[in-house]
Amino acid sequence: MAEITKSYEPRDVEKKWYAAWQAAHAFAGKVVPGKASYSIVIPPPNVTGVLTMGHVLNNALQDILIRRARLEGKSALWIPGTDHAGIATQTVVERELRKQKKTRHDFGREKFVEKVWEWRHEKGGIILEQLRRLGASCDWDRTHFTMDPAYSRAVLQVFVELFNRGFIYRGKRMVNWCPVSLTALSDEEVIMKPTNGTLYKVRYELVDRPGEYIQVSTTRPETIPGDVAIAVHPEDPRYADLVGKKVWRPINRAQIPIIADAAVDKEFGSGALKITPAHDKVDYEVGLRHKLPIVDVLRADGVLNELAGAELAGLERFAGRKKAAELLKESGNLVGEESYANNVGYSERADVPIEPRLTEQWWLRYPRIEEAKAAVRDGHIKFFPERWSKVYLHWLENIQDWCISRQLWWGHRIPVWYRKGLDRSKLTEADLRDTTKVQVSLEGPSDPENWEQEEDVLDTWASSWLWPFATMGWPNQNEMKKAGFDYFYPTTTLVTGPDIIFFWVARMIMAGLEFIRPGESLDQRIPFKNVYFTGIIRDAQGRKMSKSLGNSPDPLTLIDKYGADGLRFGIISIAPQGQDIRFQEERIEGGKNFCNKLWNASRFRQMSGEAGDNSSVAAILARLEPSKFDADDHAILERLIATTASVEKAFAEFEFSAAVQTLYGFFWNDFCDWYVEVSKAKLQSADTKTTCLALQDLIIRQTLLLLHPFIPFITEELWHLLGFGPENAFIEEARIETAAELSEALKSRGISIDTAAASAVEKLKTTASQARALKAEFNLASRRDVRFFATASDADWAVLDANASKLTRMVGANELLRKAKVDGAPAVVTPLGTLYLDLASTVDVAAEKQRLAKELEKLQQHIAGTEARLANTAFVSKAPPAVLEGARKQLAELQAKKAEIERLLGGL
RNA sequence: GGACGGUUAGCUCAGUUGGUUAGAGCACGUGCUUCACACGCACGGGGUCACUGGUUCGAGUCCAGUACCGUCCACCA
Repeated sequence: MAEITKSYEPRDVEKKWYAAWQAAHAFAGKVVPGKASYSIVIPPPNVTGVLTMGHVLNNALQDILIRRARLEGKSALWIPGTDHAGIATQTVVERELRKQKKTRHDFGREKFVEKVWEWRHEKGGIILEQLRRLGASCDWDRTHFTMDPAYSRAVLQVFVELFNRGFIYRGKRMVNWCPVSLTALSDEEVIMKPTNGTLYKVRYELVDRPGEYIQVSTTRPETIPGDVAIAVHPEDPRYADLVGKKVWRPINRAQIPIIADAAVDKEFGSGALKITPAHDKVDYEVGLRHKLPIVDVLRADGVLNELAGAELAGLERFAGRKKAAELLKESGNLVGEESYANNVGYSERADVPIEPRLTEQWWLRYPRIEEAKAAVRDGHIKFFPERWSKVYLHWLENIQDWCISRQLWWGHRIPVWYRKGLDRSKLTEADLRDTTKVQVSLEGPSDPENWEQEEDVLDTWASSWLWPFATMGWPNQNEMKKAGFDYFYPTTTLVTGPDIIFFWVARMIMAGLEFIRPGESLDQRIPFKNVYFTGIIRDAQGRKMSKSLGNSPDPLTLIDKYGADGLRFGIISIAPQGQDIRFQEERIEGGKNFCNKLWNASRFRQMSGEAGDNSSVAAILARLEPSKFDADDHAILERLIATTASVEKAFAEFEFSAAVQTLYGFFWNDFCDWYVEVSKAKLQSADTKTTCLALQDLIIRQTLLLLHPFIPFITEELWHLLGFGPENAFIEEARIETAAELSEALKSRGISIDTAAASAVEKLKTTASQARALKAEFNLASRRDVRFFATASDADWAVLDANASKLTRMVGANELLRKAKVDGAPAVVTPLGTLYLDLASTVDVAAEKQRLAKELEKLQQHIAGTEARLANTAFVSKAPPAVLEGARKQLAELQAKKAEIERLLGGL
């Protein structure tokens, strides 16, 4: 077996094992009848994406779940893939073209889409490569892309089905228009941002009462040429006599009516509102109610058109705003202006204010809304943390139809064909169903020359909402069989961010319920059983990580620096369930240090003696002699079982950082700092050596299995270096013992854990600490030839004596002697009697007195508190007996200690 | 305007159903090349648990309210 090096160097180890795993197709998700399945679909990253810290957290968590499932003996499947990300990808490629001074229109639709495909073949795999660096154990043979031919067919089939089922319609409506991306957006893609603007107070002159005005406030004076009315509240006495009259529109002068509509807030500003149906959602509705004309003064790209009038036409919308304000000022119609903060909707992708715009779009009325609510409300799908279910339900309560068409070229082109020559703007609902006018189908019309296909593509989310089943061959029966659909669907757990509850999670649930296993129960149709929502990773100042702030560390740099395992361990350790995470590189460093500790403890084991048969728990147990056990052996086994149990509990509750912290404490403190240290004495004796080494093997084996999901590379390496499995098998082919199984295995070997041992070891630890502190007090910390005396009861001395060699070694002493009485030596009162430091020179009595007096004072405070509690009759009569007894016992111990210190003081 | 999170050591966070003297990591101080590890070991300093009331024998933990920070939802021009 290879020798373990002095420090852990992740780079080569990670490379080696990932290559081996891939070569063996070790992550293939296989249908194994009789075995439980565990499946996850990756939230497909944008094909344009590069790995961020968010991805690291998210995918590390999925990998942890999947690897743990394998160790638990389940057949695990993790499906990877990428999302074609319509707007994002198209934008990236257009930006490239712009460098060559070209636009997509220079190429035309077909050629441009080809260009995007070229780009995707070249660059689209980067993020998946990076996930491999992280150690993600995806079934790469099942990598999917939302624009793969089969996936695309699924997307289009769903469109056709939903159209046939009456959920999809086409209509002219107000949409959120992005003047940069030149497409409609769904409500979810609009980000409301507080924005500082100006509120302009503008007066409109009454046509039949020259010199009299009605005043309105607006933040958008450039839309005034689009005004078609002024509205007031029907019950507003100030304007009652004006309704029905006309005013002059102050820019692009024309007469417009004053109308009454309840949508107006009497309290806001002057209580009068300008109505611009083409450029505001509320105004549009008011316009519909009053049959007002629609005057659209903006081009698609946000530039004012000729309807805005000669002065404004050709100006970009913000320049137009300024110009409009100037025009109003010149004409004397600008009554005032004040700075004003309000919420403005921004395009998520392009980060510019969106324009409400009236356009023809395709809409989806969501199916299965009530079932989707029930699935979560009634616990068929469990959210972790649970509180997100409220957000989910609230959205579904107020759900609006989904605008699914996008005016892009990159995406799934909507499978609708219009008869050539048809006026699409006049299509009725009946026309859409008339196959002589419109065809909605997968194949398209049989006489394509007479038809034109819809130019729009589908919203990206209208493809990713099928991800949990379209990646498993749906709707093709043969492909589904091959993929093991019956076995792996519904998936077990979805790991994602709460920011896409609406975009993705809710929609997947509705899609699954609508399309999968019709007629079956909810549990059969839902796409996943658990949803784990991660926190958001922030920088040390608590800001979101973003490209523009440049505060996002590069995960690959971190992997180079600390190893993938170190990065994983570090990030998980600071990511408690559902809380946002403040990133600190020190924690990643801590992860690396832990790996090094694990490495060196294993190295120490290897250097300590011959390797025994490590091939199974039974083989290791066969090597140890329970009769040689001392308290430390019992205690560490008790800790091992407790740790195994608490990791089990943590997984059941999705408390990953708790699991990591438990393992850290167990391995570093209980095992390395104590057990390995006491082992050093045990290893000196042939009598205890074999058992001690076997026990170390047992503990390291179990620890590697417990840690493997978190830090897969180093555990795989050590698993082989220490011979826990055959050369040609991976650690994941082993099964992890549960706490119960481990206890059972020990029992069958005749080992029943002495639960009292743990408290004896705790006393020894405290005693050792106090002895070392006493040495430090007298500047002897580095001396190893110190002598200690002890005055102790027979029982305490028995413990000290039995552990004397360990204790002296740990404390750095050459002798521990029992004495009936010791005078004039510095002392500490330990749980195992009083220890005295034998000083060759005389003791500084004054200093020693002061030290003891200080301790006595602390003790007295504590005693006073406990006495007061016990003197309280209410406490004594009402507290449960266990608490009461605990307090009394504590008081007795404190008083004994106090008496001992007083005795020591008296002797000085 | 509504909903949800957070406030515990210098920093980042744990703290299970209320019960001994509130923990960890990092940082800090001191001492250590002790035959696994200086990516380490030992010892130590450091907290009015945001604030105000309440319930209780007992509150970091439960209840009410306040303040501040953050997130999401909502068409107020």
